[in-house]
Amino acid sequence: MNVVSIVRHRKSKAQSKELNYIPNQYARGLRIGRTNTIGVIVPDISNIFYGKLCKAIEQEAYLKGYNLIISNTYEDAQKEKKLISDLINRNIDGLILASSFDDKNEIEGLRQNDFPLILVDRTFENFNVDSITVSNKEGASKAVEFLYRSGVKKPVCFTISPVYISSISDRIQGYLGALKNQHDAKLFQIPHNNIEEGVAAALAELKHQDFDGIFCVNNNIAKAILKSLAINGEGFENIKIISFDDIEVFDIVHPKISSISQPIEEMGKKAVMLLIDRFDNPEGHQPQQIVMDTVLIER
Amino acid sequence: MNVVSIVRHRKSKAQSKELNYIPNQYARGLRIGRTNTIGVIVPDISNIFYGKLCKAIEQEAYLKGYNLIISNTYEDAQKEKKLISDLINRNIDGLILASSFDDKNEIEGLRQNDFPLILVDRTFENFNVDSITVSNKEGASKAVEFLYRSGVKKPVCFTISPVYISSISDRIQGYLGALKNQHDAKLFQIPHNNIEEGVAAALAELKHQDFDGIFCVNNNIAKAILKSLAINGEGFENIKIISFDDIEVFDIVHPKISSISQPIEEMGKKAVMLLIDRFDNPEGHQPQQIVMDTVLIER
DNA sequence: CTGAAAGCGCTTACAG
DNA sequence: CTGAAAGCGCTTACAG
Repeated sequence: MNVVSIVRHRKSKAQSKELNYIPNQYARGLRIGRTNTIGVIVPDISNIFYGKLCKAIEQEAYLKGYNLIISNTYEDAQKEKKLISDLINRNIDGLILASSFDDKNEIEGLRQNDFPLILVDRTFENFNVDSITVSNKEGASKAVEFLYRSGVKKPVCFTISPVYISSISDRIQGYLGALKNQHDAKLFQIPHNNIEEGVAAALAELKHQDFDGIFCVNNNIAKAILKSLAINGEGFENIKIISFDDIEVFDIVHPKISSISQPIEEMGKKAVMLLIDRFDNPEGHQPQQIVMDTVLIER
Repeated sequence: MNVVSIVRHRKSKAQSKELNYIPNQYARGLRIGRTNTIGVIVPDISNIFYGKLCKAIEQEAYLKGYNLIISNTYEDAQKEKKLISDLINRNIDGLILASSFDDKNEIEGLRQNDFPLILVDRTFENFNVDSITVSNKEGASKAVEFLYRSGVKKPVCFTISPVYISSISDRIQGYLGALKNQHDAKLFQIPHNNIEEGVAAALAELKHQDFDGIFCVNNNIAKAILKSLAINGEGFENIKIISFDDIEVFDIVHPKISSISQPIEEMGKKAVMLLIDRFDNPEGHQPQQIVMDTVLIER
């Protein structure tokens, strides 16, 4: 079939029996109450983690016959609110959400209305909604323990702010809990929208201080550290670095960066499966909080 | 307004005068013939270039009140055909397409039906449809000239296959045209779906051969070279490398990689503006082929 | 100026 | 078993 033939269908007795007839999905959706469209809201699709997550979601959704409407919040809660109401008024069948809200109350209404919602990457405490996350706290602990095993005595933590994001605060807790000397914690909070400058400033402050290891709360922090060190790395030759998120770059840079790898493909795939499972079985659905394991990649 | 209040609206006299009433977009679309939805089809959203392009498209579309349905083809022409017909049957108002087709005939039907279509990144010869690309040939020339200026005597070219993709073939032409010794061209074609192995094999073949510079046709090739060199870089110490696409990684790796930077944000923004311009002025629309300049970034 | 009706393209329940 | 009608939620053109 050439694409010509599928442009601007109009139903007629002849056409409805035509082999390649594809019904207008909006009319169908209006009538039937389903649109086979899934909304996806993430902070930033150009962040490699969310790019890969969306790819995984898209592949599974395509297999199951769903299209995706993808939007970015850039961590802006106001935009997130608007996007959620936009998407719902576009009659999405369900929503996969990596939320930037600081409070679960913003989406309490979705829960109360039994709107099909899957939280990914980020979740809320005491909030009985489907979610797929990784064991962030344990992953961060593993990272700090690895630093100690590698000879590090005084590890510091670089985190982005805002820190109310569940994945971030869990990683910070993991770092704090794994410290040998609990009252010697050192935490640098880097604003998420100005990472490069913030990291450079933190490194300048750290220069010649008594520390020998860095735990990075995500790949953006680690990349900014690499960039800063590439420009002015003296004094940091013996610092050991580990980062949450495993990205390709870590294979090709100096200094070597170890990482805590997340099962992104599985997370995306499971999010779609969980959602479709809920479509098929709307009554007896019990929200599940799936927590997946991370893998330490030593370099 | 809490999100509760926008869930599952149902129209009534009271509600239609309600302040925060948002009409069902599908019913509206069905009636009015517009859905304020733009389809976006790219090869792979997890490729940083397309990730950034989609981000730019999304930002501009959001400002103008449009949602995006984003899909990936993974260079699969069959999937691309299905996606195009899917999206059209979902009544998208227009399509922004980075096509993997080897032949313009696949979308000739869209053109003939005056379906609002904007080609980005990749286009077709003698095809009078709106498009936004960069001057790939000139960019590749600039790259090769830079290699010569840097002292390179014998540059080789690493390209991905399939090479019928317009941006790729234009870059190859630019490389070939800029060679001082035209009959000494050396081209390595790396299959797009197996880049790392292909690049490693090509480098193994090149080892100890008489060459001293590489022009990479895109960032994926350059990253694979970096990875290969990180594993086994001996014998390549004095090779000068330049790549199409400027990516953050190039700031933080050794060897230094210069690049030909594309104005991704502007391309995405212009694609949306061109499309909306066409919506607003469907009659007098004359297809434009916009070609943007690249910038050489020396490292 | 206001309000009821028609119709966008479908699917489902119903009548013949 | 087949075919016409109703209705999903809107907007627009029309009647009052």
